[in-house]
Amino acid sequence: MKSSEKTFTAIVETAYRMFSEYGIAKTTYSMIAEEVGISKPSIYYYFKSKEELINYIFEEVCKAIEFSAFFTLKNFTKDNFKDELVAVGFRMIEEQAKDKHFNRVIQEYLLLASRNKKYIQRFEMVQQEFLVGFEDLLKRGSDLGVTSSVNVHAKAHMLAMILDNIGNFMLLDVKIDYKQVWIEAVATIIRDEV
Amino acid sequence: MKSSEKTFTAIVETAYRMFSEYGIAKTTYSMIAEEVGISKPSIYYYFKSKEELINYIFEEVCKAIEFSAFFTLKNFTKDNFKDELVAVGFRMIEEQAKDKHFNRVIQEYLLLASRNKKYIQRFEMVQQEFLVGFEDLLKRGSDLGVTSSVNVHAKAHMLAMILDNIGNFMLLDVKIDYKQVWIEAVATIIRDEV
DNA sequence: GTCTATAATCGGATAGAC
DNA sequence: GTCTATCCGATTATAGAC
Repeated sequence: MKSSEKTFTAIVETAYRMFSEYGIAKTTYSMIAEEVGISKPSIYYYFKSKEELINYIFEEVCKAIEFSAFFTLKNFTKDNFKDELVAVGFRMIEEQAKDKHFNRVIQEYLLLASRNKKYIQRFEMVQQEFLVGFEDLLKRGSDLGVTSSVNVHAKAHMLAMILDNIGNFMLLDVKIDYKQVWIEAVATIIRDEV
Repeated sequence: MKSSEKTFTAIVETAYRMFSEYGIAKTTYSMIAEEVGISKPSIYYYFKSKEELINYIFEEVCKAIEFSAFFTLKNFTKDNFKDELVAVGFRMIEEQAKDKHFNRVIQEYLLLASRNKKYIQRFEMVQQEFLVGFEDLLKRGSDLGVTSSVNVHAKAHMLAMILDNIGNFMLLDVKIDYKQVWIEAVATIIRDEV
């Protein structure tokens, strides 16, 4: 790794951490520079404005939360459907719990997106992919005969909401057994197919 | 209403709207003053620092989102249990849809709270009240024989998460039939009690 | 690539007149 | 209560040397 790449990475990682700790608006080039150990104007060599840095990290975050980063439709079979669904949910919960900055940065960008056309479209893509992904998954489940075929749409959205909001609850460090909640949610999808 | 009260109200309402539109960090006394039509230092007569203004609006927001502001346990009977649960959820959804600034301001404060001991405790109170409230409600439901008595804890948390996250989805203007999702969620609680 | 120096602007906050 | 004037520190960003 070239020295310039090292600096680039250091800037991005430090900015990400500070976006989480202090918020995007209150994170300044001075703070990042001091933490990285370079001068403030040096950052402008890599990102010609603060906005460009914000954009870059936004794209990184989006890639990390895509539905396809977690779910692979064809991994779900008649025999493993429920277990697989539970397992993937667990993996997402663990991923979120592992990186303590993750949820906060997502929320920061969610707010930014809600105010800014530039971000909102990209975020809607991710969100939509998730809803459609869950819907396809439940359709497959109903084809396989392991889930009900009624209200697939609303059920898919319900699952998406629960998984999504686990991050929100984690923000406040709410003492909940998140995995148990997910098990319960999956069970409501499977259950009425006795 | 005295003139001073009018100014006070104008400051608070303008700040609330601007916290939503631009974020708490990027809302300045200058912006508020200009919008209200007074000078910047005049605001200091009412709020001796920006932090004090932030605190005041935080308290207002907390009062508006308390469980008891929506749910009254004794309104739930054997006959109306499901309908009442659906209806109260609808009322919350409508409340959120009505005030377009509400969700954003909540998310702003959620992030603030996640970084600040001062806010986090108050928010945890609200959150906890909601979780316990739903749990009590489901216990009552199971006493009345309309809901299952298994996994009441996780089910209550699931309901809380769904209702809570509807606001999050609204932020991105996700095209979902929120009421249908809530109906589905309530149904999963009732359903297995055939 | 990284630095020093600096411009231009804006933030929160106070003093003190009316 | 509301104003004008003002302080001080911080912010984004650029110019230009090395």
